[in-house]
Amino acid sequence: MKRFGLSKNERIKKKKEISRVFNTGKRIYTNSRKLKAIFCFGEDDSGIIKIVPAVHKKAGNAVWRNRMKRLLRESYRLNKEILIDVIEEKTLLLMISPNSINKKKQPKLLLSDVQDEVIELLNKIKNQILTERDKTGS
RNA sequence: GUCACAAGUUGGGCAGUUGCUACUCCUAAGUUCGCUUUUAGAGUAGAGGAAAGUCCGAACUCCAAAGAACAGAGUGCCGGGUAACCCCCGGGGGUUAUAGGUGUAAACCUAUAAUUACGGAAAGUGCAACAGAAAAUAUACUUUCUCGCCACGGCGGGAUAAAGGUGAAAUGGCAGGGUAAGAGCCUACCGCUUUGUUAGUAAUAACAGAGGUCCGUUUAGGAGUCCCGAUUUAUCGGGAUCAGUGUAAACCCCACUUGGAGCAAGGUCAUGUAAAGGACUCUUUGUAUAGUUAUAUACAAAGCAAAGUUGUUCGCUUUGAUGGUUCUGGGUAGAUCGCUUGAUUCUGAUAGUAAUAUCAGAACUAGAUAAAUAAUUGCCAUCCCGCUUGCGGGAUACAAAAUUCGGCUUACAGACUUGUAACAUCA
RNA sequence: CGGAACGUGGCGCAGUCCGGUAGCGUACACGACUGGGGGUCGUGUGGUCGCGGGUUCAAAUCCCGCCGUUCCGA
Repeated sequence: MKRFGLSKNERIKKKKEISRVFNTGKRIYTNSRKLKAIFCFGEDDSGIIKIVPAVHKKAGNAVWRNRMKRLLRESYRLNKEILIDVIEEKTLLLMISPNSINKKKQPKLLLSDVQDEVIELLNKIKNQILTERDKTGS
């Protein structure tokens, strides 16, 4: 796995996995409530993190939604080493999507704004996974 | 030169780093030696003029074949273009505005510009609020004129449809003659209807001719005049003889077009539309064979039933017992082709007023599928703000492929080109 | 990608087919009944009929184009 890469294997492609994340995943919000994340562990163990960005249709037009998705993917790509050590041999399914943010509130999107929010999300997920592991271990 | 409008073109540029998708090459691992999967790497390519809205038209695919009639839907001046069109180009008519001319005026003519869903209202039906006497068969409120009567102001009979008022709209307009008063009652001009000639492929235009008559309860009908046709050449038949208001984006009539569904079409491979259980599932006639008969089997014909033909009917097709239809039951996984070389793009020439067509040369330009085309840095370009006047900061539209084309509609910062109008300056 | 419906006072809906007065319930304001509240009765306010064009004498209604909302189809 490349350090800053994001190949096909590292993305959620199947409908089954999407519905698994939606139904059984845990939801985490940023402090500003701009973004939210849903995550859960997959069935098989491969040591890979799979992500998918999801933008609601009401958030904006096609150009805005496309840019939002690309910025989310880019932010994750640059900061994914936060979670690599944590997952060990399991498969982590992760969905990132904007919550309260939309085109009317913020017509122009910048990478710096989105990246800070994503880093905050990833750290929260890391902490939660670590605490759960301690509980099960003890 | 500034600004406005219209039409057309364009839709920021160059370089570096990281990442994504497709293809080609290549590296290593695996292999049933067909290849497949994966890893590292190199090269090339990677959103639009509207990709949008999904409003029309096609290509392509399936419905056995794509048949008929009706219904429904659509189109609607004429000609051309096109694979096709509710599209485009050209022409004609109408409407509106401006300018000029004629005229007392109404109005007409000419030019320019804009606009136009523009077949039929004389096949029939419906509707026309309020106001007004009367709203589609016309009618007669106030007037106007006249005759008769008397208490001299009205009453009654008659003529008329010009004027008044209402309305969106009042049964051609205007002027003169005429009259008791009036009226196409008569005349000129305009309009309208119709016939012919000329021009034009045609819509249509120009010119020429005819048409407003009389009797009748102003109904039916008859006479006269004009036109067309036929012949026995003076008769017969047909038509016209001045509007019968508007509305067909009301029903409708006429002409033309139209089968339905759509790449989630559809093909191939894989797989659980499975396994299991329940229900329903022909009749008659003829012939042949077996049989004592009842009947059974096979074949043929006719009918019947079910399903399909995506509104109905006809017609057609399939099926009617190792099969079919339907219900219960039970749930998985998708891959690949279609998929980009095409009514293609660019350049030039020729034909045409133009849309467009033909010919020649060159080019290959996304093909994703929870869905790639991104992030960032530097320099430049354009605009805005600030002041240190050449620096700093900010901004650069509308909007992103999803089978593919041709149009339409809508959104759009800036730049460039051409044309028109106004203003300023110079000659 | 394909198909369908809706938009009318603050809210929920009629009226649109077949053109001419915009109406109903609720809410709001005022008054009456009551010692007061609730309730009932009466009166009143409040609508660019989603937006823009067209047809017509006249458009919420007919036609065309946009905008928004909702639903359906593997």
